[in-house]
Amino acid sequence: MSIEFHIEAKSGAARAGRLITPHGEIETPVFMPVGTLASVKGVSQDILEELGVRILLGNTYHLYLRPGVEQVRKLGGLHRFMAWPRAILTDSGGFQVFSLNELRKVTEEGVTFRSHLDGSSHFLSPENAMQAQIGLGADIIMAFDECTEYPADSARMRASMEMTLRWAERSKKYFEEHKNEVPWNGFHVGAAERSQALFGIVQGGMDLQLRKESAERTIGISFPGYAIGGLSVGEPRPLTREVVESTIEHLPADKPRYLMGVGTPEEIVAYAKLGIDMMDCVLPTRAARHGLLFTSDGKISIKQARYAGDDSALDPNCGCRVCQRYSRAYLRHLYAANEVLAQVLNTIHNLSFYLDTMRTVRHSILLGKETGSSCVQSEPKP
RNA sequence: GCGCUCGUGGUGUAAUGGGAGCACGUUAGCCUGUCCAGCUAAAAGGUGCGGGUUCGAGUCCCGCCGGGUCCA
Repeated sequence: MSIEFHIEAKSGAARAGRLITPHGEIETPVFMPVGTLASVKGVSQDILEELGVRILLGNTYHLYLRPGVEQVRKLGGLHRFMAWPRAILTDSGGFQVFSLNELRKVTEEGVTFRSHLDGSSHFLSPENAMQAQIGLGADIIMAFDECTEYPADSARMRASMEMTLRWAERSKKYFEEHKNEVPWNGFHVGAAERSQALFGIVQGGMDLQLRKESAERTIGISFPGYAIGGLSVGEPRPLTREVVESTIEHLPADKPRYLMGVGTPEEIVAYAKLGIDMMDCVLPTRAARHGLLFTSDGKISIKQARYAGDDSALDPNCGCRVCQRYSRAYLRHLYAANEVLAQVLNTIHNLSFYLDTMRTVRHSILLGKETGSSCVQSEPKP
């Protein structure tokens, strides 16, 4: 068994669990920082460890283009290459097919696309997406899916969902046939360490009936975990929640549930309460680099002139190394001066805030409390 | 002192005699499986000053003021 998942406590629909991977245990619900190019932009791996990050995201599409899967494989796999001893999940590249849509051509066989780096032509299919992810060696890898665009009509949503299901079967078939191949030349690691788990992805657009069907048929293929994809693609927030809430009901209770690409601090708390176990989002890291910081008192745009003389801590209720040491005035100065340190510190804080938020939710589930987090409010105080 | 040259938003600059634009900066907003130190928007000049030519002048002419520079 490549991974194990144990549920330790429940509170309403929410679960506190433990995900056991070849690279360590992960307490859920968990937020997974995004490190697309084998790097969480702005922060080093030792700081991520210090923050308590147990699992990171990597991206097959980006690593495939640069530095190349073969290069990473020769260097001992993604963990060794990026010097990250804990767990990694790689996204299959399905979402990039969606988000880079001007350059793509989707067929039953797979996707032909042009590199955003140099315009060169490439082909990604369920089979070679699996091959790439086996080569990278993440603990959890994702089926190659098609992220349905929004809005889409019902015919389009169904056709897209059906193709994702066929691609899921092909992904699993290829994975089962090749997962035991020793991928890393010259580096001798145990079979346990290189064993991987392949997760399926539920699609179906915003249609609840299609979501149900997608969930049931994806479960029919059988995966050790299930993701909800195709959300946060431009739809109204209440609709996102409605689809998640509805889809969760059709997912097995004893398998990890991963909601892809979500969300704000308020949203990750809400989804954890609905029974989501894993989430990832670029928001904390990207927003940090753009000067948007999340605090116990709501959002702060640190670039605003009002903070130029503010000597107080960024978030007085936050215990992170940034809030313990630096003032808002200093953080604002660093941002205005375009100092790299601004991105570093802002990212550390936002990740710390997200991780703390999830820890608080987990704690409250273990205590059986209905309310998840006292440190998150929906709006900043006036 | 003679000659030449240049004076345009905060800064740096652009505009065959015909709607004063761009960049940076400033201010605000956005960011949800990262093409992201990204994107959007707003405020900000009536062109050093005064006259003239012209239907029309940042642009041409004259004078003044200020900067640069060559010569002596």
